[in-house]
Amino acid sequence: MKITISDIAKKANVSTATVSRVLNNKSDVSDKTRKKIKKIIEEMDYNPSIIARGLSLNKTHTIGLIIPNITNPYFPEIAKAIESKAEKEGYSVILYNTDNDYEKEMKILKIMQQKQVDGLIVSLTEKTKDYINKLFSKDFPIVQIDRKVIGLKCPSVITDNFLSGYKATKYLIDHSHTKIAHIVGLPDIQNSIDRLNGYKQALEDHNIELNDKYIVQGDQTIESGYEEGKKLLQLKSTPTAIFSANDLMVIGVYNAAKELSINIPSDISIIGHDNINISSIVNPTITTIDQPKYKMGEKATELLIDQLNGKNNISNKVYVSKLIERESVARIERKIK
Amino acid sequence: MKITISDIAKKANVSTATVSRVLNNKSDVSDKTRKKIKKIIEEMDYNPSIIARGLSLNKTHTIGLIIPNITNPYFPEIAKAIESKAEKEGYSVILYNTDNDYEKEMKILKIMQQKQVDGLIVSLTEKTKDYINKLFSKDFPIVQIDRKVIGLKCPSVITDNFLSGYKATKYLIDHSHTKIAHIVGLPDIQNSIDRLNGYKQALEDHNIELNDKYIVQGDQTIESGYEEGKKLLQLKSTPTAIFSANDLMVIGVYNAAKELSINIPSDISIIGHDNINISSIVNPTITTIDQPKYKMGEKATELLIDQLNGKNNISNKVYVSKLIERESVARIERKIK
DNA sequence: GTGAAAGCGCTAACAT
DNA sequence: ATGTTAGCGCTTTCAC
Repeated sequence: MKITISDIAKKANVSTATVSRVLNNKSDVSDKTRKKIKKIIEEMDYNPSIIARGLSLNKTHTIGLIIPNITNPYFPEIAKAIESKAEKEGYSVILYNTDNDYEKEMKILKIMQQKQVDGLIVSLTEKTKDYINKLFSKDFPIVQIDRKVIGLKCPSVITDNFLSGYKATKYLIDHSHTKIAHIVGLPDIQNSIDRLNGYKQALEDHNIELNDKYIVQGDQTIESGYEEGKKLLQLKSTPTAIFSANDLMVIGVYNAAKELSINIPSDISIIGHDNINISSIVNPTITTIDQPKYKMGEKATELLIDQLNGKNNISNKVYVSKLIERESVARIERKIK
Repeated sequence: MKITISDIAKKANVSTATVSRVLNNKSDVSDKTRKKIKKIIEEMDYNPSIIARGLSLNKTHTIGLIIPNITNPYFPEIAKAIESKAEKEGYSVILYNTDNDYEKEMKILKIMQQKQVDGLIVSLTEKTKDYINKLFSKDFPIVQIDRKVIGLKCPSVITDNFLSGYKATKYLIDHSHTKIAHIVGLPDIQNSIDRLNGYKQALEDHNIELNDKYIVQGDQTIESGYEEGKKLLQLKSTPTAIFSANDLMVIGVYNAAKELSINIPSDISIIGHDNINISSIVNPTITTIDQPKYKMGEKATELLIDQLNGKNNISNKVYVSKLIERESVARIERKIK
């Protein structure tokens, strides 16, 4: 027994058109009937069906958010920001996790179109590039968050990952480290490549030779940090510092170090990336590169809504990350032999 | 230039009715035309509009998830489980955060109705009880997750919080503690009350007298854990163990202890509740009561979908929590005077 | 086995 | 200022 616009119209002795007018705050309705209708709406606790309106207007006021995994501590803050901003602007958000799985990504992308979401905020793998480009060029509003896929034409909101990698490495160098390892992030992701390049550039700029053994491939999980950290810590020529592509892997390194009775930061320093909630909680707290996650979420939503409103000078947004000094990095002590 | 069912119909020289039939796998279509139509659908990359279908069927295949805050580490896993299960069953989920704010809760509830979600999974404050009951009695499918509001008629998925409180406290008692404090969770929430009562019961069953000074009121944040922990640690007669209503507050107590140079667990033991991701990461790792969050999310979705499918023997689900032994609790050493 | 047509709840010309 | 009507894209009864 859902109550509809014509119920209201009948009760008020007007046409549905008039009711629709007051619903949408159109000007050309007499104050008197407007009041009458509003009162009736109130009384009957009438909620117009957004779905019917959507069919008529071809606009649903919902946006889709597609991320790898809400369970990764990096994403909740972004999701919160997006939901919050969207809500303020009158939009709802539908959430989907991809687990970075291509099949899932494609499936979700299809569903999102069927659902008639007005636009999409996405963090996807490279593989979907062509499909996304196709969608985007068909005027389907999309913005990328966190990841910037090279060749993808829709605007993106990211931080300058090259700079982050550079900063992190330089910070280690500034603390007298020269034997600096890097645990690389998810392969095939531009972020990882950029951070790696920043790392390389910093070394080069300070005349530190690149050591292939010091570059290991992680996958951004705690487990992978543990595995790769262990390798690094067991090298014949141990590094004195590590730059990890994210904080989660730092935790893994912590575990490896604990197991090997290696102390952080006195035996080995480590700097992370992302500044997730955990980073300030563990012991030692993690020195890391902060990404303004909340701001990024808000900005992405803003850019998307701009697109929805037909603005066409939409540009990318690149945030500059900030280094957060905490406890996991120490100035190197020259050992007295 | 969205392509619609009539585009397909035209191209196939059939009526939209027939196309609709194959779309929905109805039986009465000749194999030949079925194949022809399927082929055309494929070729044109046609995606039927769920929204139009929704209007016609009065079913949107989306469910609303209303939680306090996705940023609270307790929720992402639940959200993930719900999204995942829902997706398998052909549903999407719209996410909203309430921040436990009543105004927001009501606003979101209204939006959800307008959006024509098929049903709701909610974790709300007591204040919305009457409204939710009204909705539910109007046949709007709802299930509560994590919280069980007394007097709320819709089914809920929770863990037995009384038992959890009892178990946690008993575990401390079993480790020879008698001076046991409790940091209570969010006031006015049944979960908090139940855990508190479990705590009290355990003390009583072991002939330990209740000490009012040992019961302090938290609000489930790290900060509150810090504040209340500090109070507890500075009591003249310090407790030797604390049962904290959640793990986040344990972190706060850790911080307070660090500041006061008190060692955990040798100086004071602490047991938490929830087993969030952080609990196994911090040092010392947190002994805690695990809630099967993923299972709870799946179950809630299941119960909701059962309702959507018209089953009416829907019952509550109460999980029994499990104690996870880790490092934050030590057997008390009788001090040699 | 297939088509015609009404209807889901709303908006937006177009009339008046 | 208000009503009439067509239409958004789909499903479904009722004919044939």
